[in-house]
Amino acid sequence: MAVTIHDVAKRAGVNSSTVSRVINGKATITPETKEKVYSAMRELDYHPNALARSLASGLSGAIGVVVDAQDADAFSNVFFSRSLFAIEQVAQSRGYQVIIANGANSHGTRVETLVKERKVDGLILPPSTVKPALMRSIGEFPYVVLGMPDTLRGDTCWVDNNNEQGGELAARHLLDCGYGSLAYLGGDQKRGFTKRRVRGFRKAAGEHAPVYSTDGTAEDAYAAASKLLKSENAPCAFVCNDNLSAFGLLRACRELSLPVPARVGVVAFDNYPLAEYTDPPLTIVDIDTAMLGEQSARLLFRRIDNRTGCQQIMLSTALIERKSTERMK
Amino acid sequence: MAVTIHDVAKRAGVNSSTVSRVINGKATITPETKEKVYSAMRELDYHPNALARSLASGLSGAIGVVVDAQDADAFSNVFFSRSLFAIEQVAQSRGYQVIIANGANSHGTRVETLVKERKVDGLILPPSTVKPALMRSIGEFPYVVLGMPDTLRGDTCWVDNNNEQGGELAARHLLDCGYGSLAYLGGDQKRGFTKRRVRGFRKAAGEHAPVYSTDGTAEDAYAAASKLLKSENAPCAFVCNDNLSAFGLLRACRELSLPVPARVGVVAFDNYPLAEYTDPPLTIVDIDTAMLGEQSARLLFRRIDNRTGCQQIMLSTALIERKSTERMK
DNA sequence: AAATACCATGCAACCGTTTGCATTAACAGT
DNA sequence: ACTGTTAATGCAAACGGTTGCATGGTATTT
Repeated sequence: MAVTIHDVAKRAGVNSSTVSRVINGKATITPETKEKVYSAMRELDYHPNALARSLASGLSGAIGVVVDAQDADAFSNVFFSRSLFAIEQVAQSRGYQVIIANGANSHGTRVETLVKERKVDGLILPPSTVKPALMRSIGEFPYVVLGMPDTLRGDTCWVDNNNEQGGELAARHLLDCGYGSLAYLGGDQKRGFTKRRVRGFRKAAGEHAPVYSTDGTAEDAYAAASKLLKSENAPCAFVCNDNLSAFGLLRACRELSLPVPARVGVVAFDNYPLAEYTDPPLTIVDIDTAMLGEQSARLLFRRIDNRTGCQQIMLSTALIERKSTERMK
Repeated sequence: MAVTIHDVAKRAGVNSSTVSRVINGKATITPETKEKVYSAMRELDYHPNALARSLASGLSGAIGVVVDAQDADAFSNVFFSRSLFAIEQVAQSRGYQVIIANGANSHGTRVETLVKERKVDGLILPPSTVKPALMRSIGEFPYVVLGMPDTLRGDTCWVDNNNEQGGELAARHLLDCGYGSLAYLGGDQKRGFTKRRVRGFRKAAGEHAPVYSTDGTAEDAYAAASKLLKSENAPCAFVCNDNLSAFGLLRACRELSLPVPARVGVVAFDNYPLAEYTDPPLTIVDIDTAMLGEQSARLLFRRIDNRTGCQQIMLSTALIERKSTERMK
């Protein structure tokens, strides 16, 4: 019922293989023949069947982006969606589809299925999925990790922002502004990226600069900050592990009537769309999530094209100065 | 190289069609035969080739979720990602993949390609893509619009929250609290959902209740609110078209030392993760985006299974009372 | 002019499933 | 014991492309 390559071939008076070659541009074809084929295609409104194409070529024409979200909010996290947008753009420019897969619940079987059933030609994985068992199972299959895996191996391809540099950048900025004692607020110390941010933070703030972990909610950061700010030697400035922690901190400052940035300085990681609209607007260690997505997709396609080579890409972070910090005279 | 259904068949001592039937469970098979096939599959670590399956069955095993985003932020909008999460869950439970496609740039050709090249078995579309030309082109192909299309036709399948009811709910709540004069802030009056929200708002607040449109940024809402609040007969309470507008409004109130909720009441549409952490936390007309996603996916699969029938689903919104409104004595 | 090279196209096998129809065997009904 | 059903499985033709090899023809070389 649908028009096939054979219908086009018949109409153009050529063989279907010729039509195929015209479509794929993989051989020398006379201009006249080309023209005949093109007009036949146009006249019949022909669209190649991607399914048949995939079977014959052995390529699915899709890449998979795996997410590891328990709940909708982790999924909707800006980091993920901005990267996804960029990934989709790169894929689109190559004629590839992007399949998203939430693989949290099943121990990697979701990912394995994608690979083994040939539903994708490559994968972009979150660091949490990078486990020896899975890696062994997918073998040479092209994949790129979006984020630095906790267990580093030389043969793993990944793209990440430089969290250590970011932590250092934030602390140094606060120091340059003239804030005295610094503290790090928020985050789970078991997560690799938090550890790296803290490491950078301490590089500038001193090896014994205090670090206060939270459960990741603004509520918890608020509680921790309130307690802290009331204490004897309260820190003058904070590097927050994320925007939510900064929100909690800001609230605590407001309630204790500690003006930001005059009395307390705040720098936070991640650039939520709303970070500009807090009171005061947050100074931010910006992570170029779009670039992260773009680079990971490009790297993945490089691996798909040519299975050799493995790279790690690290992107620097940048400071966006807003109103939650100020240079003191 | 990869193990095929024939390898399994040979090992189990049966015909490949039998293996196929075992896999798909579409015929009566002796328990012994079944067992033989299963163990052969296990021993060979067989995974059916989804590509071949698709070709033979004519089903791609994927649905497409189309986005209409110019830039990364529209893409990362919570509405979209929470729905996407839910859609993915439903699809996963049916063994389907979810393909995301950003179709803004090309006048529907992206969507057409997905359909014509048989890359998806169904589509979830944003209202903006619903144009006669596209609809004609994809014909009977199963799709569901996530959001009420501006041009309503009886044969279009859609799922949306009840914006009119939400607008009314918000206004009525403010009235119940005892706020005097109401105004609507933010949004583009050309967008259908804004119009519907306003219509509901006016149903409760009165046909001539003022409406102030903005370009959608918090900045613009801030400017509009500042000017408005300084004027003679400033409104006592606002229904904001979105969280960003509410942010701008809150800032204006803060600067003018108008306490919220004592002097000014604020209700906003959409429940951003950060709306809980503003100062004061926002009273919200909550839109169950996850449910929206789930319903649209379920409806889509119903259409894929059985091409007849077309439905419209409208979900009620709910009010989440927080601290930006209060009942006055 | 004959030999050589190469270009454009056709032929047919193959990619790994699904599925309608044919076949066989077993079993029930008379 | 013989035929009519039915249940389980096999056979082979699709599904709609891609691609290695063969072929015929034209252009280039000697």
